[in-house]
Amino acid sequence: MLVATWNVNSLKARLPRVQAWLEEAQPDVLCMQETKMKQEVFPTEVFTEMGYESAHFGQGQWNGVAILSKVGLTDVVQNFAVGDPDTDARIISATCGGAKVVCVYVPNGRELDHEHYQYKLRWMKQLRQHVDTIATPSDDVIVTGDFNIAPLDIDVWDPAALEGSTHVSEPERNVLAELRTWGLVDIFREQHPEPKLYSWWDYRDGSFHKGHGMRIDYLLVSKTVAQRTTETTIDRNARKGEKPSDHAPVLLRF
DNA sequence: ATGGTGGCCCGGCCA
Repeated sequence: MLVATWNVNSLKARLPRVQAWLEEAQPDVLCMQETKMKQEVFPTEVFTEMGYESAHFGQGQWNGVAILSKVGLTDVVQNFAVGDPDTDARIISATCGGAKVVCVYVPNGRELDHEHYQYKLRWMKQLRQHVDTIATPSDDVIVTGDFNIAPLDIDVWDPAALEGSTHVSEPERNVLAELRTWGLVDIFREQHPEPKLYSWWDYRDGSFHKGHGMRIDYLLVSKTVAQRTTETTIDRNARKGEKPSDHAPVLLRF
């Protein structure tokens, strides 16, 4: 099974690129973030014609997450399964090909002293509760998406330049580690220990060409998935060309 | 280079 995650930064703006990429990469499952689309305008038919079932949790202008699957799509849960529902559309879960798939768009946090940063930390704690509610560590579990957290200093182009900003702070990395203690593994990093492997590059300042990026999109998988994983990749080519998203897809084959 | 880019949707927010 080939599972991918991609923050598309507006599915309306990116639909041609998404279609082309699906044809090229042929994933069985694609988790998308930032569809920025209302429920009623989600292009269900386009994906159906390509052989994918789909489930979308959208709100309009911002956020929005979706799962496409060729291997079944059941037990769909929009929003958190436990606790107060999030007012933003940032999480959708489903069972695909026997695996529990959770697609997330973690809040950005904005600034360390911003209210949004506290919201981000609370959100991550609720994510752990959510995962614990819909799955057990012995299941095939894939929690994936845009986490807006760089797990280690090697996941950013210049740790010194990012001192004091979000994505790299200790509290963020600690709440991420709580998912690890639950039984999830950052499988791309397991397979690729070397630095300078990023999934996001700012549109501004020629960041992509300068190699100024961060690895904030990943697949956290349970042991049973990790043991069967044969390949993990970041598709940098998808960040090139006309009207790219600022994120690249990340893939897992198991 | 008194900004740099690109979504949302038309002034300003968000990433």
